[in-house]
Amino acid sequence: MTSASPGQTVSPKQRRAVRTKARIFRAGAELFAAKGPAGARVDEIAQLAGVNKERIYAYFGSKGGLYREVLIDVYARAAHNKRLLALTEDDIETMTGTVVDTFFEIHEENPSFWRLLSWENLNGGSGLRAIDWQQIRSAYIAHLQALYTIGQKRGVFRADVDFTTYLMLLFSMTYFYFSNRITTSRLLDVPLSGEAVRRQIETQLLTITRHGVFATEA
Amino acid sequence: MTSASPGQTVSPKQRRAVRTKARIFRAGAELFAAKGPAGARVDEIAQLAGVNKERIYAYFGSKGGLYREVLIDVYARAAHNKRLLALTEDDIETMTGTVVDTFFEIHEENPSFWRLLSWENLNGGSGLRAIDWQQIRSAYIAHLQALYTIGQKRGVFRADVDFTTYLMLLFSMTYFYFSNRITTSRLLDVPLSGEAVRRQIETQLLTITRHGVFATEA
Amino acid sequence: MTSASPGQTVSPKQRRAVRTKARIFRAGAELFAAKGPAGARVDEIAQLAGVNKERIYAYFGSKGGLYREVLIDVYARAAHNKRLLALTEDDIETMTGTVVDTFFEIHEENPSFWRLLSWENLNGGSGLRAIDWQQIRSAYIAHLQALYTIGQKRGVFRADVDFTTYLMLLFSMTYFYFSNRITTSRLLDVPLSGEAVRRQIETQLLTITRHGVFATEA
Amino acid sequence: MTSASPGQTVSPKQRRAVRTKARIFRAGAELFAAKGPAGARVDEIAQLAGVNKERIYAYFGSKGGLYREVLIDVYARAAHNKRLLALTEDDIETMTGTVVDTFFEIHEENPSFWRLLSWENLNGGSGLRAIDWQQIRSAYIAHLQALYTIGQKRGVFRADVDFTTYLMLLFSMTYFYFSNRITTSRLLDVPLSGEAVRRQIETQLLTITRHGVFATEA
DNA sequence: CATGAATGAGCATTCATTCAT
DNA sequence: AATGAATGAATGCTCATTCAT
Repeated sequence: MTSASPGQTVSPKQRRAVRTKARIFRAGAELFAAKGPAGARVDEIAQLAGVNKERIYAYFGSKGGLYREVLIDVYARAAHNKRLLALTEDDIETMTGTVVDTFFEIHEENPSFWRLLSWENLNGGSGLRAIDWQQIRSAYIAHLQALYTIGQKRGVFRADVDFTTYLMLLFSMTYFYFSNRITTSRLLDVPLSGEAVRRQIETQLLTITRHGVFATEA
Repeated sequence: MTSASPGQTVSPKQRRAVRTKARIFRAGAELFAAKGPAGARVDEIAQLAGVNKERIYAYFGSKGGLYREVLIDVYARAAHNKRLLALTEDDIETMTGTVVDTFFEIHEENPSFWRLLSWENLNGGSGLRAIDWQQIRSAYIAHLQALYTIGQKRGVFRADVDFTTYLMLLFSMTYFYFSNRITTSRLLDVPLSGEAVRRQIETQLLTITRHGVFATEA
Repeated sequence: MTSASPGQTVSPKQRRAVRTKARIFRAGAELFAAKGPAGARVDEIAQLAGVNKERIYAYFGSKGGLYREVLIDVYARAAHNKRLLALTEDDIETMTGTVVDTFFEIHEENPSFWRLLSWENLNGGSGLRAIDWQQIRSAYIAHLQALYTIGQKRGVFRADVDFTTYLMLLFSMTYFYFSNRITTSRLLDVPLSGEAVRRQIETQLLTITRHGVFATEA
Repeated sequence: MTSASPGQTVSPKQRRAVRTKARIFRAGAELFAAKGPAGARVDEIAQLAGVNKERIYAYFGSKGGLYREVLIDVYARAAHNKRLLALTEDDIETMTGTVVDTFFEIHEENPSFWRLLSWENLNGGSGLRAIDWQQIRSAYIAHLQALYTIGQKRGVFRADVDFTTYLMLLFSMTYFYFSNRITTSRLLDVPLSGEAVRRQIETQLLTITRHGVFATEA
């Protein structure tokens, strides 16, 4: 507008705007994860972002709008996982271990993940609309499903266990370890945090998943 | 009055008080489960209970006090499970199925359970202090642990899988099904609610837990 | 009523009632002095009295009613001072000292006095009605006024100073010492509490009152 | 805008903010004086100021914060008195009259003064901290003290009366006249308000202060 | 007379959102 | 684009008073 040059010239104003939006986004992601969509305060987000409160409304419409974008981003980041997409038919026999390990990794690298998911589930999924989900639906899921189906046909995976159940089990094991560490640790009176404990649990969970709980399969 | 027994006469005043307190409790349990400790409104609880707001403070001290009592109650109700306590050494081979089934039952009969647990985990377990846990710590857990250990000695359960891991897996499977139904169902684009689906998933989860994911154990 | 005996028989019930009322009165006096008519809480008064809250309403009508009775009592106690009433014409030359000393005494024995007075003045005297004042109006004041007038006629007291001014000065000196100790002590950065300081100040105030501030009366 | 001077331009927004804060301050001063720190209502202050309630918290942090600023202001206004600071060694013989007259003036121009002081004394001085007092401690007090000491050395003022006592007497006379007018007037059954009465009392109080209560100093 | 439960108006404070510059 | 002031609907909690037994 003020600049006469046509094309993709980016004015300093625009550049600053992009930075401002990004800062809001990061602050929002952090605080929504920590305190939930209701507990996070707009003032707090603005302050953490070092930005004027009103900008949140200018860029995201409302607190809920920002929350929505944060949600989509977190889902998307989890969805496009290269390690899982790189699995091939040759990996079918070992894929369970890879998936579990990758899920553990995703949670560890993205500690907000289970928190945002938990809040969504508690709120009945009100944060995202149907439209949003089509964008999100993980690329790797279709890929894993294809491999699993092949595995079933080859007689590797059980025919009497659907892919949905298979994946949900892997989801739940990894998710629960992070999401319910506090209450479970208190209930069992056993420490669950820490790298060593985590690795041990992962190994044992995988053992059950592969071979079942029984010592000998008669 | 109605009772002829001397000594323990209960005045109508006391009876009303007990009812009032119970109504507050029920309303609190419902709303805390639905909206969380932060989202639930004191006015709303009072209105749902059909009770004067001030009574909440008279009986529970504060909103947090009511929340705490609700939490304890829900935990306690889950903790004292007769079906699990009734298991004997003869049931060791089938106990996994019983436990999973019982967990599913607990969640189904007590839909607030996973919600309150989720909120506690999100809030870092601030609702209950260390002291309360001793009361809560499930009686059945010690019982199951004893059976599991016997099972391990008898060569029924794997020696390389701890009871903690074993139980956490059963916890997570059942918990996750309820707590993450919404997001998972949308993510996988598969309906997860409904009696039939639920039973099917339970059966399949048990299959994996017992025999592992592989079709044949070579 | 229940008792058939005529005359002044006092039932145990009545006796208890008298005690209850007295306990409320004492608790009210203490708390009204400490926290004022607005700051004092009915619950607190009842608790301190060890009495059911409702009894306050039964015996005194309202919180304000209790406050009123407490006020009257405190005034009355200050009004009927034997030491001042015992002054005779022979004491005229020394009466100023006696009055000041007595006022100091009254304040010291009745620490609530200035506080209740202060609150009344701040509230515009809403605690007491016109009627009440006739009962209260101190007996000793008329007595002192008579002596002062005689003193003036005898040439002892100045003719150009009214009794009103004379007494108000004695009032203010003693009252202010107690009522404004805190702020004055901070303003002058000088400690004002303590027996020794108090005596010294009393002596010096009397010196001025008797002889004026100047070293020599030329 | 209106000013042509560069640099110090004040935006209309800032101007409005200053006005808003000032309005809150004035309303607070009025209502705190009238009803005390506990009796004054935040809603009422906001309404009287014609301002949104939340602005009080934005500008003063809390009701207590506003009260504190009001207190400091009232003290400060009383502390910096030009007439008293202008007194010189030549005025020593007449300074008592000037001080009393100035104190009467301060009270008359600042009817909130004794009220706020009274509340502070009743509340145990909780409104201000030690730090605040250092700012407040009157400039004129040190000045008067210096003059009084010189007066004592010159043989004008009595050696056996401390400055503290001297000033406290002048404080109390003037303060009491305003603070206890209501109860005293009722107790003595004499009207104390009104310009004429006030002047008469002032004159007579000064007479005593200068020459004592006795008609002749033998 | 005494008691404990109940009531309803009120109170300080917070917060998402909008306005004006 | 950015800022700081302003708004109004809550939000958890208190308290004088009344009711019912």
